Amino acid sequence: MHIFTKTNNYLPKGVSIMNLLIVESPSKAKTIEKYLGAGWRVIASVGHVRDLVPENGSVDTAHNFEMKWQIMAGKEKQIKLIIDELKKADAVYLASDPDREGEAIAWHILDILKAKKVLTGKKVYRVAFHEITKKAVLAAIENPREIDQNLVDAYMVRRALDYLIGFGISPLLWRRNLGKSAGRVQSVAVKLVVDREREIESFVPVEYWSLAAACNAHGAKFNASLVSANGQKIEKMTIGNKEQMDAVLSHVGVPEIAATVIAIDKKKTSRRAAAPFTTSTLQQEAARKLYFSSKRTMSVAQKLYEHGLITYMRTDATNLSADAVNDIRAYIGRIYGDAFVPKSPNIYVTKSKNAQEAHEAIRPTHFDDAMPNLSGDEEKLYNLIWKRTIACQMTNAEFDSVAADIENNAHSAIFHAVGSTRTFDGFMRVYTESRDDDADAAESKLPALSVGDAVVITELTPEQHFTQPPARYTEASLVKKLEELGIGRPSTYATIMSTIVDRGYVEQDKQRRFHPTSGGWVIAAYLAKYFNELVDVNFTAKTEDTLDDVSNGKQEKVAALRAFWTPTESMIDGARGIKTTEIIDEINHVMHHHLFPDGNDKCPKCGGKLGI
DNA sequence: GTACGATTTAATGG
DNA sequence: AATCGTAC
Repeated sequence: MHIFTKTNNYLPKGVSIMNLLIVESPSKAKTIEKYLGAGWRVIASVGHVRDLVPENGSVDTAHNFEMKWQIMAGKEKQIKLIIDELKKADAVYLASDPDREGEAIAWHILDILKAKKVLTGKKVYRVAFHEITKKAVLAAIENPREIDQNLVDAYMVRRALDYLIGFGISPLLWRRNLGKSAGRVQSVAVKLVVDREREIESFVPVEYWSLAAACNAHGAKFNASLVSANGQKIEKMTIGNKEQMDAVLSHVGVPEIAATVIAIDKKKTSRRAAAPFTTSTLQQEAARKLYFSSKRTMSVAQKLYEHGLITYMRTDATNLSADAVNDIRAYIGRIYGDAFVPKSPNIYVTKSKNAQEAHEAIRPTHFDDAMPNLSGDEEKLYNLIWKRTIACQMTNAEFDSVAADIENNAHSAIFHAVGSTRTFDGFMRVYTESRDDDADAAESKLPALSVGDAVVITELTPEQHFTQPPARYTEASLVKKLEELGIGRPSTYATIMSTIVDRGYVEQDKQRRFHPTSGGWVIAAYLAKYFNELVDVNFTAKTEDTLDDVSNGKQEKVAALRAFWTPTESMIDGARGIKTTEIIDEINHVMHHHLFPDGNDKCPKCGGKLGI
């Protein structure tokens, strides 16, 4: 097969040379076909077209990890379309996405075309563009390259590894009836939920007390909290019970208490807008603001994308095209005024751990005033994306913050009061990101205070608190955690959530927070005992390093797979040889009270409840 | 009614 | 060393 590195012109005027260009998404194909015009046919592969045969032996571990591929269900149609059009064409441009999976799609298509022997006399080019503009597409066509075999090899390592883990471990679970499936991604997701539940169970709440003071100065009311009593610094956990609170109160006095401002600290602070949406942050924010599930968010986003209203919704990048930034800045200036347009565009660095950056951030495609006519869900999500995108290119919000120390005139207690006033809206005029902890520092006003001012403490409110266990994961916070760990991809976050529910490992309560089921406890305990390395959160990170090495040609594919498979195979063999009774003992020992909450049997080892 | 074969991974796309 | 669905 010959891949030429030099193309003939992309649109020879009046000459009907036919060029075929293949992309992944049909709606992208439609757009690009318009850009290229006569002489070009643009066809979508509609994602991957070929995959491992879903049966045992598709990765031959005994023979250099040779892989058995098959055309995916329903994709024969696309292949036939590509071949039919190719027959009429002189050249084919493989323009799948510029990332690892996209390179693999190009390779698979080329491999299929070679096998079908339909490339005789045809030129083949690999082209890549990062945005769907006429300029970018034409530039890509002018600068074709060959398929990057290192990147394809990295894909194959990733693909083989996922298969070997999933198809290696799952059958062990069926035999013992411990679960339906295991995998590099889903099993870590389950582990995270189980680990969190264990943290919650072992959490011992600690009592602490706070003392709030209602204050009055110059006829204005405000609140302060105790930070020092009888010369002792009072921190969050200092007052541990009612007796200690009473002791402290004896030093503070009984309202009304005469006091004085002894220190003032004034500061100007500012707050930056959040980065534009990625798949993960869109799912998080749509959950917090609209109460959408990950699945619902993605299916609504899909519709907006198909309507041509937003850019691609499966992305891990936060960058915006230069054209979009210009349009957004013009819009902000027109609607909100120049004070809301930063001197230079705000730039957001993509911080996702293994971002592939094949796409832009999720943003509206155009920025005129006309609001499209949309269904309820579509309108809500589009509005959210609209506001977030506009806000991300607006100036900072500015605040004046004041902190005051107030001492009682008996010099035995000091209170601290804080106030914050927004002096310039900036991006907050349009949009503010929600937070998971609703400790969202609400604006609080203080009257104008100076050192020496008289203050009257009119009321003291002692309050009992207990430290709180960490919160159970929601879909949004679990997706966020997985992304931080570099586990899973934008295209899979929503399906990971359904997989762990469908497999019966976790369930969602009324507030849609994840709890492990007894099956979830079992599988987590089993995997932690016999496959700990594979479900360790660092495993995927290490794997990504290996994949990077393969992409860069620093490590060879077969060597990388062998390094992974040798220990994994012995783990699988080891687990296969373990007697069921041993597994039951192990799981019972770790998990007895979750497995058999209503059982009566006592575990001989620890006196806990025992089942089976 | 019994025997037997399939079950399973993650990541593209809609 | 389980369970479910399908073929016989």
